[in-house]
Amino acid sequence: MGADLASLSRLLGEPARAEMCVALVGGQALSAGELARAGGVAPSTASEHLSLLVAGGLLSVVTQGRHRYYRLAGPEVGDLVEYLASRTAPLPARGLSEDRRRAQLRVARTCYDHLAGVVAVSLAEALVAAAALTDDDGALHPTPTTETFFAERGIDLGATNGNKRPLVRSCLDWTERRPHVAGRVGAALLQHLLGSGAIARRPGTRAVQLNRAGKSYLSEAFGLVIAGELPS
Amino acid sequence: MGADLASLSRLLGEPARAEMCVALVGGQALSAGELARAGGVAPSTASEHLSLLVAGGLLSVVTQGRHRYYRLAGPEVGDLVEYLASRTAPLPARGLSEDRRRAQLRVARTCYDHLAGVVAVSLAEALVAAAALTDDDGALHPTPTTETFFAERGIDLGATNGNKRPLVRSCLDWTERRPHVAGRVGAALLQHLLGSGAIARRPGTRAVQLNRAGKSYLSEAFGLVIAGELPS
DNA sequence: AAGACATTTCGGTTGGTACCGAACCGTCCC
DNA sequence: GGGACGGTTCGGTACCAACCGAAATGTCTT
Repeated sequence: MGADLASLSRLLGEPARAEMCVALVGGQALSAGELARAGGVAPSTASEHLSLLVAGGLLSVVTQGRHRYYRLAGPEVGDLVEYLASRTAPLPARGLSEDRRRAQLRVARTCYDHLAGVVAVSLAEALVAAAALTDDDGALHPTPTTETFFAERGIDLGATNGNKRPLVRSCLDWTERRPHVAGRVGAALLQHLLGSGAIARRPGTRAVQLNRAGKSYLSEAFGLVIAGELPS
Repeated sequence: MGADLASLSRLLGEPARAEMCVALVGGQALSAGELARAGGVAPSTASEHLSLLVAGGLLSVVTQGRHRYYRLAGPEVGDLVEYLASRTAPLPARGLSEDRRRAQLRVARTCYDHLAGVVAVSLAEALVAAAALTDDDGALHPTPTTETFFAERGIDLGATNGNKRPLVRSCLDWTERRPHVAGRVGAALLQHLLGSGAIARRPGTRAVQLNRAGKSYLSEAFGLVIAGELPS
């Protein structure tokens, strides 16, 4: 990655570059043009920023036809950006549609490869209540029964990735200021919820949509009741 | 803290400022002049950097006579700097005394309020072996017996701080690439080892000195045997 | 009261870099 | 093949911020 602390931070110390990375933290790849818009900058300028980010090891590129798709170079980069973002006050919203977009993000969104937002935080609490996790003053940890708990519900924790990642990682939710679940469990949960149709990605954003079937699934599988209406 | 992700990173994206923060990560306060030398920059320039860091919420100042002592604004800042540093290759050493300084740091040093280095990593492993912690693929977690384990050895985990901090936090050691213990347990351990004279701060650095009494204490209390001679 | 010392403030120079538009290179589509 | 489109490269401008030395401020010592 970056040669030293300063060069790494310098990369994220430029508003346009930071915005681009934040836009990518959802996990999908975005084209250079989309990222230029995300950074609020001309395509030519964006191109320079992007090559810096690639050279710095934060992003990777794949060329596809006349498009070039950029994505975060790995899960650690997503962690890094989320971590930095978590120590930061969200910017004030301007405008109505912007406001609704924010509301959707606040409720449920992807955070690289796992779920974040109100739903994710509540889910983490439900898992603690069900003794599938423990909460130690804001840090989530696995229990001896964690793996069987998910196996009973047809969720394979090994399937997601190599075994080098921790089973449970606690990720501070920057909207809720409470933890949600990352690590292998977090990734497996997101995969499973997407696969079973409980939630669906909203195209073009990190926000995800929790439908009625998803609500009842969460309730019966994890004892999680989501109160109130959800923004569509 | 910083208004947004970019301004926060920008603060650490300047080599002189980054060096100053790294110098402070040991936890002690340093004077403006010392920090100027640490950053390799004229006092006047350092002063500007320091006021930026204070304005950004990373550092705090206390005036004492004709000196002004700067320190990290809080434990989270130390975490932040360590976290960034952990994703970074250490710079190559130049010169002999520099080399010895590095060796000392590699063996045992403070990392804000807990212990890091070879000794800390080995200690973490010993604690896992003693079932006082568990290691989940590189992430350390507490066990049901954690608190009694330390209580039996006269180490009070509540004494260190408010209860908002997690009991155990896993901190990736940037020299060893393996985890050591942070969080309340990490802080209590460092306090206890310093208080009992098992280790002593080396003045002017983050490195700490493990003496003979300390070795035997670690051996009998935690079953940790440190092999070989230690750099003095 | 005067001198030494630590630090900050001020003025001025400089280099880096973020930025854009225009030109250039590919790919896709008619 | 020719046009439209996405992306990068190039040239040039402008601004910011890092830097230093000198002067100013304040504290401690004698």
